[in-house]
Amino acid sequence: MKLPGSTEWLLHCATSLAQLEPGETASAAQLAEYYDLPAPYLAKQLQALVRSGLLSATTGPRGGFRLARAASEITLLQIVEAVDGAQSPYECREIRQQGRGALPPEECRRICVLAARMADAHRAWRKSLAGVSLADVLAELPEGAPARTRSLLTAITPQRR
Amino acid sequence: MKLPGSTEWLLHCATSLAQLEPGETASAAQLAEYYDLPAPYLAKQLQALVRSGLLSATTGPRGGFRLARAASEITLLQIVEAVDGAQSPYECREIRQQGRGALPPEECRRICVLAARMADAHRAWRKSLAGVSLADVLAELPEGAPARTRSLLTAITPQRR
DNA sequence: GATATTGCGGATCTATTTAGTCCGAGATAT
DNA sequence: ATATCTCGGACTAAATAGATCCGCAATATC
Repeated sequence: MKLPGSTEWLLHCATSLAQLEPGETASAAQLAEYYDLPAPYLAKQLQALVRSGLLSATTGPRGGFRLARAASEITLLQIVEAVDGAQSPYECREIRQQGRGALPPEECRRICVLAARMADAHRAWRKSLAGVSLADVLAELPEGAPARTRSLLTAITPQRR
Repeated sequence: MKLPGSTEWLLHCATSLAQLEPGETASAAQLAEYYDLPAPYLAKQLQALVRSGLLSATTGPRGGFRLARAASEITLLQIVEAVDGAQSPYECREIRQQGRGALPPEECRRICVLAARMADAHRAWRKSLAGVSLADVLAELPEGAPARTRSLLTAITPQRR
């Protein structure tokens, strides 16, 4: 059970975008250099957030990414599931109905007890992440952090390297 | 984020073993045929539970696996982590300290806010699974289930197929 | 209106993990 | 004592995720 390594990238990128002024954007190349990440791969991952409606992207010179809605309306769960999908890590393949010990269909009308408990755990995980928005994260950063992020991020010029 | 398919196998196998009489055992071959699973591969996975101290194995003719302690003292979390490991699905690689936007070390004494929230979610997941024991699972099965499981499972003779 | 910059999607290649198989060491009932 | 049955770990193949590259469409700037 492992989340893609890009999950960390996108959580941090989204946090950075949340610190920009309204209307301001940051390109994939800027974000990549800001965090020292492989630019092409990061760009591909950012697209997943756009497809999920969390970010909006503008093309052309001085284009880039911005949040598609207020930071308080974007949760960590939405970002994680945009990257990794929303499926539960435990997949019930109904082995209780296979083999010599197969249960009769009438006993399988209810969900398997084990699958139910695993689903409970997944629900607890999702609830925890759904309770944290990007605005909550920003509130925990030190005083001058947004200004610092903005100036460092937007100062990265294209064509470097 | 995906758990191995064998997680389901082992949860069900442990549940079956919990239904045996004290001292009774079931071999990997019996369990495999009971659930129609590839026997050698299942045997390999069962060893992980032995290494974790959840099952005890006896070799020789009429040997096999049994629970290493009472069903009420074995939780779903212990089984899942024996199969998949206990590590969190989210791994913080401290990208906040890399690249042009790297934070100064004095601001990184505390854990990254995002890593802390992801750890909270993992803790909620573990707590949910740790709250369910094999005895709890057995309590939800229909009336005659243990007797049925015992008779079907132990009736499987070696050398078949 | 030409150009450079940027996001977007597809095709491709590699590496890691997972799935599955095999054979040998050890223990026990006969 | 022996033959058989068991676990245990080493080994091989398939699947999945990670990562990269290239061409296309769109837009602000010159």
